[in-house]
Amino acid sequence: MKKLVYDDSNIDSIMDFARRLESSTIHETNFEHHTYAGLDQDIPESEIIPKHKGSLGNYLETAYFGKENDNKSQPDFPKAKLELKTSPLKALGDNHEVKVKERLVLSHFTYNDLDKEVFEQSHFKDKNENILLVFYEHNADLAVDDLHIELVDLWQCLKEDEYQIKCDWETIVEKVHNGKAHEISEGDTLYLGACTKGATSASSMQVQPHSAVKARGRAFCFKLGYINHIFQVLMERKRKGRSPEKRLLDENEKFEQKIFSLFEPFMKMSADEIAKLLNKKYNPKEKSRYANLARSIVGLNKKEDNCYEFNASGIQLKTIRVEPNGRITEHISFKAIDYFEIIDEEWEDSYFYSAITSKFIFALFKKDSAESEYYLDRVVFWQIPEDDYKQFEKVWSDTKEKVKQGDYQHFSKIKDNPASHVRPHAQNSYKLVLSPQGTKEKKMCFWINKQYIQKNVINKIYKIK
DNA sequence: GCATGATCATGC
DNA sequence: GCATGATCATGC
Repeated sequence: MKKLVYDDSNIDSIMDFARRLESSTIHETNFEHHTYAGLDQDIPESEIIPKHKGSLGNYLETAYFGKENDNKSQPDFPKAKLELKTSPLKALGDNHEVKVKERLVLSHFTYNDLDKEVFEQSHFKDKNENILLVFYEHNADLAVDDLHIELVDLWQCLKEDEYQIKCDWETIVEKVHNGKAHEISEGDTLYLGACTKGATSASSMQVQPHSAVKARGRAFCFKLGYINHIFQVLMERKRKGRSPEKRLLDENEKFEQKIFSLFEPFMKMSADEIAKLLNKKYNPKEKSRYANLARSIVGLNKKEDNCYEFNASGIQLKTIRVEPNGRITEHISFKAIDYFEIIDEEWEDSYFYSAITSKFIFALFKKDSAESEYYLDRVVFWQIPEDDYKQFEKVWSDTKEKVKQGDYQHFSKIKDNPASHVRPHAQNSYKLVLSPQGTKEKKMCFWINKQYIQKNVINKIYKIK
């Protein structure tokens, strides 16, 4: 083996060498790197064809960094405690908005191992504290060395987000301690998720230490919203130099408590009074008037207030009006479906999955009688129970299939599914968008059925039978 | 009262 | 000029 051209015990040295890939392809960076990166033999043809996920990562390890390709549980650069990860990007729409395509799967674990760990000495921390991230444009038709590498950067999740990552890790481990590994879901956590690995078949089920019930095998991941946030943050820092983002939370401050404390001064106030106190105008014709007040309260209504923690967690802040009889009248909407995006997504890497596996904050505006005003009555955190994910998946899959077939007339309706439906969502019905078939179609979005929210959220809060 | 389709004002 | 987070309007 020839000597490596970088110092593999030094993160900066590895990063310097890695950054030569940025805005380029492996091919364009010159094959001579392979030689002086220490690879003795030619790259087998089979390594260049992207047959499976992870092939870019393997190729970088061997061909570019000149390392032995191993699957040890150590980080890829053990002396520097640096892990190499690749993350595919996709570009969408007329403005070619670039987003991360998939959640980032990190280390696998067994429930028995996890049960014995504390965070500070955990395998997760050891392996993923420093990650060399290679973001590349996904393209299934290209050989790995022709893939365009957009950004190469270092993400130190504990330097950036230690408190939340630790909270998430402990939330997952807590379920193992309590013999509830089978109840772990992605909605439990904000940044770090426990995603399922392998099929649901009996053979892929794992034992857990404090219960006889077997649980699906899982791996740690950066949830799609978090890895996408990381990409956007790193791109912004690259554009602007290294000015730190505005954070909502102080160190060791809990997200939920912070949100409650922000809403606290406005509780039981009418929309009018809240607007006055915030020095905002209140237009009763504006349909998102309550939402905009709630967003202002937590500092989300101005671009300069763009909040790191909201972006990183993908938390969904939604306002709901509750009538005097405790009923709600409206369904809950999401952003418009991108017809080009959905046909290329898999459910667990879809942006709708990302939304429904995020936490929800409901700001409830209640009315006590027909004549009185809506006032801010409750602020509650909620997550969709994992058992219900399959209902949302059904609606999503049906929609994906219909879009693929070019059928924009028969999306899932309210009576078709207890949890979700698809309905128009636009400024007006004349604003059409291009479809993958080249036709112009109405903009639609996924909605959560109000009946589902009534039963699972409102009735419980107001103790309605 | 619900299902469905249409649309409002705001911020970027 | 459009995306967004919703509410409004209509017909049954």
